[in-house]
Amino acid sequence: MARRTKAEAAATREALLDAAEEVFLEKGVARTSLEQIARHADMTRGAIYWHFRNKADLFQAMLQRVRMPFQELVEEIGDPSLAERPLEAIRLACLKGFERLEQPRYRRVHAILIHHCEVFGEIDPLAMQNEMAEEACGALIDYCGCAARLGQLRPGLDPGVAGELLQAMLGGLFHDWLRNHEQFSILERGTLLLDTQLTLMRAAPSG
Amino acid sequence: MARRTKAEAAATREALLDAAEEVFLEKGVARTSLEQIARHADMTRGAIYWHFRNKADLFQAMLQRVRMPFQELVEEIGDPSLAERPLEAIRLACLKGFERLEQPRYRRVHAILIHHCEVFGEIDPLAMQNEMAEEACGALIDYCGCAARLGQLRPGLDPGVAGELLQAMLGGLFHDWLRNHEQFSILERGTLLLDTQLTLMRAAPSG
DNA sequence: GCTTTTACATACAACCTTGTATGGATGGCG
DNA sequence: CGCCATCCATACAAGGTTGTATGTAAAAGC
Repeated sequence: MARRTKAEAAATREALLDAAEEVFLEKGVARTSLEQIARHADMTRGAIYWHFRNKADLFQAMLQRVRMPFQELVEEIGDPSLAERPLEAIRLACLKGFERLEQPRYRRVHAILIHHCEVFGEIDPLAMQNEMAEEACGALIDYCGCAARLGQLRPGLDPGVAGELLQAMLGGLFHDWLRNHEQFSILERGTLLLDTQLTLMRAAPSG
Repeated sequence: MARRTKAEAAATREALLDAAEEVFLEKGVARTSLEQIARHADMTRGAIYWHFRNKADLFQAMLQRVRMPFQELVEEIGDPSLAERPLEAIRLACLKGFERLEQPRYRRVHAILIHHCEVFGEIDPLAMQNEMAEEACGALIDYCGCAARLGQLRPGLDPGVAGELLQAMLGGLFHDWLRNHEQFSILERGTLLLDTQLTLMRAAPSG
């Protein structure tokens, strides 16, 4: 076969990652062979072993395309007035996350990480999930602590507990939706649940 | 080898299931062979293929030992006065569930189902999780609806949303804890989060 | 324009796992 | 006490997957 140009090679690399997403999601990571991924992209295993060292390397490259830390979501909003409205910062960051998750690539890859893979090779999905969860939980607790200091949190509600409550609720919603995304829209239900929860946790407007 | 008595045969069956739990949890379902399970129980694959048809059959038998529907938890409490205090029914059922999850067998098997297996053979773990989630969510919404009719839910809080909120929060807590149970006690944090959430959702005591 | 490197396809050896077939010794039962 | 079904070990055939080695034709670089 003819050698491809640099742009074509980059395209096949992306095509391989696309194919991996689809096959991983459909059959699970463990049950899909590199042969199946290659054929789904109209390539052979040779292409995969050229672009990636092995399945674990391919998997990590796939994840690399959809990283979405909570803090970055807040920063992307770029509203400096959010420093004085931490609960609103949480709200907007979550809404931005919901919207992004509705893009097929983000949805698929997160669904694979959460529901369609086990430990294999040097890959430990649970460790990755732990990192994601702790990053989000830490940020949520920080913002709740900030809200408490500003008197925007309901009196008697511990900011640490409030943060863990939000993290658990968002995580549960996340898992449920990724399990079958056709059951409901994460943007719609997420907005509803989050707004309800924030209303419950907000301090009653003084005066 | 000598044939075992009926009691011994039943014991080896249980031993095989115990071994499966441990190896599945450690290495993931897909990456463990029947050979590894058998050796971990000081048996051979012959024993497995005698007691079970294949890996999927073994897996289902393992799950069968830890079924725990939400409704059954409520019924096991057996307090008729709970009909008038639906939010308390939710609370006690969850506490009972937390306690049961701290038993190694319940914790291990649920961790396997949620975090350490993919689709394989005729087994679809996501479908099983969906059933569990929907059963719990349905029950929670029912109890919240009952609470609303009794005036025990905060005015303006939709009982459907309240139920989904509880289900999401409990599910998120469940997933987080199963991911690494050494990080916190589900009984302690669960009690704290649940009580906080129920306090937020309860109607203010009238008069 | 020639050489080198790239971007794959193809071929091959090794391993692991599964399912089944077979064997064998004993417990249960008439 | 004799027979049969049970409970499990062992052996065997078949297939699937991985990693690597090799081939190759064109793009890149000088």
